[in-house]
Order: sequence, then structure tokens, then C-alpha cells
Amino acid sequence: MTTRAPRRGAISATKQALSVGDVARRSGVAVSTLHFYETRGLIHSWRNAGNQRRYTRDVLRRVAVIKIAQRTGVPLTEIREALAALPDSRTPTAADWRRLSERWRAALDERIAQLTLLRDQLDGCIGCGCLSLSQCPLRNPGDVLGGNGGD
Amino acid sequence: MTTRAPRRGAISATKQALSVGDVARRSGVAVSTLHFYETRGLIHSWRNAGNQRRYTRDVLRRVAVIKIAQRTGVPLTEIREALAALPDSRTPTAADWRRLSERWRAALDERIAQLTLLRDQLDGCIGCGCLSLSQCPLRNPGDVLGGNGGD
DNA sequence: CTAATTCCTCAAGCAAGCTTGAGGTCAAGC
DNA sequence: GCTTGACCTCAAGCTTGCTTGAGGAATTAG
Repeated sequence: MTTRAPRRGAISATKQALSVGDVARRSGVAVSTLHFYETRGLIHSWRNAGNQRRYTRDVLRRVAVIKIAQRTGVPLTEIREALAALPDSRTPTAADWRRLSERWRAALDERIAQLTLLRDQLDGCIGCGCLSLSQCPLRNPGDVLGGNGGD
Repeated sequence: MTTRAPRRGAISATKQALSVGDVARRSGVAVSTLHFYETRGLIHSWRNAGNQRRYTRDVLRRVAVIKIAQRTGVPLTEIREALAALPDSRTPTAADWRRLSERWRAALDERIAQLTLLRDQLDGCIGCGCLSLSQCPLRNPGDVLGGNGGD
């Protein structure tokens, strides 16, 4: 694994255009992942004369946003929609980022709340061994009363 | 969707043996899922004269444990191992359940902690728009210093 | 007895998120 | 100008956790 890529001084020489390998190294995702994201409409590129992908630096920020959103548990399709909802599908600015992160924060909060509830129920039930269909909160997440005959 | 299955009075009549359909109705999982769990070694059955699966009632508790563990985010292979680690692979008793839930609680705690940290970082970074590779905690989860040239 | 269920066993498919491989082109360094 | 490494395009494969379907046997209600 190369930490640096001194070869291809073209990186700074060309000023802007990044090759897929450059983006992979700098964003920390695999080249195949970048291809994949492109097929999913999460990132975009143009081609040079030799049909190779070229990116502007802002793809790095887009990839960063994608990775953060993924950590919050947002699926790629939703990430794509959120990014596409940016006025001209541009690189997120500070204001965009605020909107995106607030949007995803709500989902994150809910997931945390659900897991915390589960943990508390787990604590409450540790040792009880009941797992009673009609009474145990663990077995009855949505407090659903089933008429299927108790456990 | 039947809430009750009055047909097949054999359920109570046979005292113990449950058919796969009985288990599906009472545990709330699909028949195909029970088949699947069996191929994965999560539950067990014997066959009647006509090659149909028969279960004892304790399969209901095993399925309950499986579902709870899944909610905590434990993959099936680990659930299988945990259940298999019970002395004679028996139905979890209160004491077993205590061990299992304590084991899984730790993982649950960690996931909650990670998501909470992420949420806090998200809060801290909302509006900053930096996403700086070298400084932003969101982009640098493990506090990894890369020599790849900053963003 | 007969018709309607239920159950059986494979095999294949699905969704998400990528990776791997084959076969071939492009570009950079000496 | 030639070698090497980076790229290209499909297509197929992988993992997890199941569902769906085909073709056929067993069970059960009436």
C-alpha cells in the first residue's frame, strides 16, 4: 500500500484533474468502489482523450460525505437522492452540509434511541428468562398483542 | 393473514409436537425462515413418518432469542455459536439467557457508543463545512494521519 | 374418497455494497 | 519505443438473510 504516489507528477502539474487512482488514494476508497459509485450516480467524472476518468477535487468532499452518511446507516440510494437534491447537484457547501447532516442526524438519533431502548429492555430482562410472548417487552417490541396462544 | 388457526386441532391434541407451520404462526417468522435457520444450525427438528418436521415447544424460545439477538445486530453465525455453546445445545434457561444477553449487551453498548460519538461529531461539524482530511473528526474516525496530501 | 392444505426438496433470485477477473487500451518513464 | 503500471469495460462472484418457484408427497377437513 503506497502512502504517497510521487510518480505521476501530473497531479499538481495538471492543477485540477484527478485520475481515479488519485481519488482512490486520497479518499481511501478502492478504485472499484469509485467506479461503482459512479454507476450509482453518487459521483461524476468526465473523460480525457484516452477515455480515462478525470475528477475535480470536490469529488473528495463528496466521497467524504458519502462515507460519513454510510456510517450513520444511510443507504446509498438515499445518499444519492440527498446529494442530487442539491440545487445543481454540486459539491456540498457548508450550508448544504448543514442541511444534509441535520437530515441524517434525525435518522441517527432514532437508531440510537431504538438500540438504547433495546439495551434497557435487555437489562430489565437479564436473568428473568421469561421471554414470555404476551408479557416480555423483548419479545413484544411493538407491544403487539397476538392471539396465537401464549408461549 | 390468519391470526388464529382453529383447524388442525392436532396442535393441542398431540401435546408436544409442533409442525413448521405451527412454529411459524406462533413465532411470527415465515416457514421458509425456519427452514433456513435449520440449514444454519440455529434450530433443530425431527421428522415424522411422512418426513415432515416436528418441533418441541422450546423452539419458540430459541427463535425468540434469535430475533432478539438479531435486533442487537448480532449476525446469525455468532448467534449459532452462542446457542451451540450451551452445554448440550439445549433451550436457553434463565441462567443461559443471562450469559447470552450479557455477551450481546457488550456489543450493543459498543454500537451505541460508536453511533453516539458519530452523532456528537456530526453536531460539532454541522455548519463547519470543513470536512478537512487532516482535522475533521468525521473524516478521521480512527484519528489516522494520512500522508496523502490534505484536502 | 376427494379436494384443499400443508409440507418436502432443491434451485434460483433478491437487495446492498462491493470485489475480482478477463481481455484489452493508455500513458509515463527510461 | 518499449516496458510497466494505471485504466477501461463488462460480467460474474461474494456475503448476509431470506424469499420464491417448481414439482411432488403427505395430511386433513368434510
